[in-house]
Amino acid sequence: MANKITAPKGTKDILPQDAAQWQLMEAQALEIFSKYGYKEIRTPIFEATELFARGVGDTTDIVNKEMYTFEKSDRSLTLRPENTAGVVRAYIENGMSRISPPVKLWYKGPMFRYERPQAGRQRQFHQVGVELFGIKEAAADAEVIVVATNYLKSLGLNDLEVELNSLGCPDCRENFKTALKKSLESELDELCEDCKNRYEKNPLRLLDCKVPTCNAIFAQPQIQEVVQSDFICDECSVHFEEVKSYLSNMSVKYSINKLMVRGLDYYNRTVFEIKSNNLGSQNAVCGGGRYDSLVANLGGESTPAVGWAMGMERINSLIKSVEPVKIDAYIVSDTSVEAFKLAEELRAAGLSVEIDLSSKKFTKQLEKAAKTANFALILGEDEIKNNSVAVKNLDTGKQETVNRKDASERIKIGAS
RNA sequence: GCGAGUGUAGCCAAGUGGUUAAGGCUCCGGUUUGUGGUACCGGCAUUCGUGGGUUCGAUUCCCAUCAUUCGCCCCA
Repeated sequence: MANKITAPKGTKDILPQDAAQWQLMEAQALEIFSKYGYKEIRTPIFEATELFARGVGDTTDIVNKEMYTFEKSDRSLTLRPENTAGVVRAYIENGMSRISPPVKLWYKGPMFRYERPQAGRQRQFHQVGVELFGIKEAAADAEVIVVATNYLKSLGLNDLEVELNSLGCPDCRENFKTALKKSLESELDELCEDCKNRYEKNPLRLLDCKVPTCNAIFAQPQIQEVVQSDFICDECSVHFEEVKSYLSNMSVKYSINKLMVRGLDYYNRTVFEIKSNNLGSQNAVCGGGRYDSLVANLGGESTPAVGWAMGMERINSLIKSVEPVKIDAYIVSDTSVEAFKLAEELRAAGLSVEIDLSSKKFTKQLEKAAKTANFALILGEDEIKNNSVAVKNLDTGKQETVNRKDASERIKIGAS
């Protein structure tokens, strides 16, 4: 075992027995997103490091300690830890601001973050996501959320919770941060180490600390008063009310979580998550929100935008497994050239067909057929002479000899 | 970066300080060289993650190391 090469830490093979579920997730993405007019975009798996530093935000953990960064020809490149920054870069670079808005894009693919693996968290993982550019109205926020819930519904996931919050505009956010920090100033020494850190770097995150002593402090009335206050400005407040109103009218169930903060710096106004109780500690299936300043920050014309991403491994662990499908026919023959030719004829007619490639005995071939196929096609000397083939239904055991050219029709009828 | 659990075959898994390390699934071969999937027989770990220590002797006890799982942090 000493020299066995294994998959790198935090990576996983997606094996043939799981392929059907991944294909389903991808097929539903294409189908559902297309109904809303979203077009697929495929961006590079690595980008200039600066894109993520400026896009995702250089105060975030993702950028500070989780990126796979490497140097090549004096360029600093990074394996994408998420794809919104890449899509925005492509939007700007390809002049999509000249397309009449909205510009609706979706993507799927691997992302990379250098973290300790655990349930629902890998170093290479896959996301599917949508981005909508050019619409500042609340209808856009509502649409992307509806797209998300309908996509999950199409995979049989109806009972997931949508959590909603508004961060307001940058001014609202600053006001809230200041108020919160002020309210906690006197308690600072009592907080846990993580919280002291958050106090400086990311005050909004303080509230979902899991340490009991911290929770007790946050539960104090004078602090709750700040937490529960409507700190967002009138304009942001109107926008948020409109988003909620759309969702209610679309019968999308949601709850308001005033403590929800997104980890990426670029969000403003609407933020949301979709969670499941069946995922262990990493319970968010989908996360997203509005990011009206990102396009300008990355050098484009100021363009409002909203979008989300879902973790495909997390979705995959929630959808029920797809039953393996048998092939249509397995050809049993001692004359491999003829078997080969017959298989090609049937494949051309649209069937899935396998043959024995290793000169196994008749009974072994039939055994293999019984395990893997719905029909066995027996092609012996007599059949070849008569230009016929014996078609055996492996469920019922019934067998009949038909003209070779009718074999594909016989199987299609029998299979239906 | 921090904390806890687990490492016996492709998978599941029993086991004990002492001759050849149970069993099941899968796979391969045979009983059956033109009729299967259910039966029966046989094959598949010179070795228990790796290195070192204790011992007459270690898969079993100790230490280290690596891998993996779960949790913290963070996020999809």
